Amino acid sequence: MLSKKTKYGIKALAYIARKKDRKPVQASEISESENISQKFLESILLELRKSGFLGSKKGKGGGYYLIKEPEEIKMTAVIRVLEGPIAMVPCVSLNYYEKCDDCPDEKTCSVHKLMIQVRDASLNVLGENTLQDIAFFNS
Amino acid sequence: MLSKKTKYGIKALAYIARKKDRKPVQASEISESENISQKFLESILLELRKSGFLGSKKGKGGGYYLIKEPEEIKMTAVIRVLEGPIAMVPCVSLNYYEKCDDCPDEKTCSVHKLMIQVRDASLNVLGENTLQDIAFFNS
DNA sequence: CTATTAACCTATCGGTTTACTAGGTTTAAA
DNA sequence: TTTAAACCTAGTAAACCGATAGGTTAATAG
Repeated sequence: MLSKKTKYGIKALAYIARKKDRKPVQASEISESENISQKFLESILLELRKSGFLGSKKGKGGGYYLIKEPEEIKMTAVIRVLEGPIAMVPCVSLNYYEKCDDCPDEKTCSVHKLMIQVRDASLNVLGENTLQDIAFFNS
Repeated sequence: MLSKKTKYGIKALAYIARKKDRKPVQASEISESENISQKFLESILLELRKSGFLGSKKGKGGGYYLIKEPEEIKMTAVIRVLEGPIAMVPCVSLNYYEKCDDCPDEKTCSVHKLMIQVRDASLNVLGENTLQDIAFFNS
C-alpha cells in the first residue's frame, strides 16, 4: 500500500508542475487545493527539497518550485525517495537490498522469483511515466 | 511491502505442493524446514484452510494438504487472501475498492491513472503464475 | 526599521499494524 | 490411554503512520 505521504507528495509535485510560470508555489495553496493537511504537507515538501526534486524560497512570495523539467523526473525516483523500495520484498530490491533471515538461498526460494517478476513489471510502468505524464493527462 | 505472513504463507503452500504424495504435512515440519516460527505459521495455515486453499486433519499423523491442484491456484488469489488488495491505493483496487477522502474526482487525480497501470502490471504477473509455477521452478 | 509571510525545525502523540508468544482445548490415531 | 497434531483465545512489544503543536529563521513589502 502506498502511504499517504507518497500519495500527497506525488500530488503536490504534479500540482507544481502544472503551473506554467516558474513562480514558487506555497504549501498553503497546494494544501487547500489538494485537501492535504498543511503541516503534514510541509514536511513532505521539505523532504522533496532535500532530496533534490524541489527548490524553495523563503519569506513573502516564497514557496516551492521544480528544479528539473517534469519530463526528466521519473516516477521511480519519486517513489523511491518518498516510499522507499519499489520491490515487495527487500531481497529483490535493487536500491534497498536486504537479505532475508529465513532464506538460506535465494535461488531456491519460491517467493523470490515471483517477486522479481512483480518488481520488474512495476519498475517498467514507473520508469516509463514521468511527472510530465501524470501531471498533464487527458483522461 | 509484502508482510511476513504472506511470504510465509506462500512458502508453506509451495512446500506442501512439492510433496508428491497427498499425505498431510505437519506445521512443525514446514516450520523447521522453512525457518518459520511454528505458532505464527499455525495461524497462517489456519487462515489458508478457512479460505479454502488447504484441508486439515487433526490428531496423530494429521496435518495440512492442498484441496485444489497447484496449477489451479493463482497467486493473485493467495495474495488477496493473505495480504489483501494487490493495488497500491484503495481507489484502484478491484476487490477492496474504497474512495479516497481527499480526491473530489478520480478522473482528475494524477495518482489514480498511474496506480491503475501499476496494478494491471502486477495483476498480470500474479495472474499468470500459479502455485505450480512457483513451487517447481528451475532457477 | 518593522510587520508580515512562508519556509524550516523539533518534538510529540494517539492509533493501528506487525510479528510474534503463551497457554491452553479438541480431535484422532496408535 | 497416551500422544500428536490441529485449533482457539488472548496478549504484547515494537514499529509505523498520519498528523498536530509550537516555535525559529529568512526574505519581502511598506
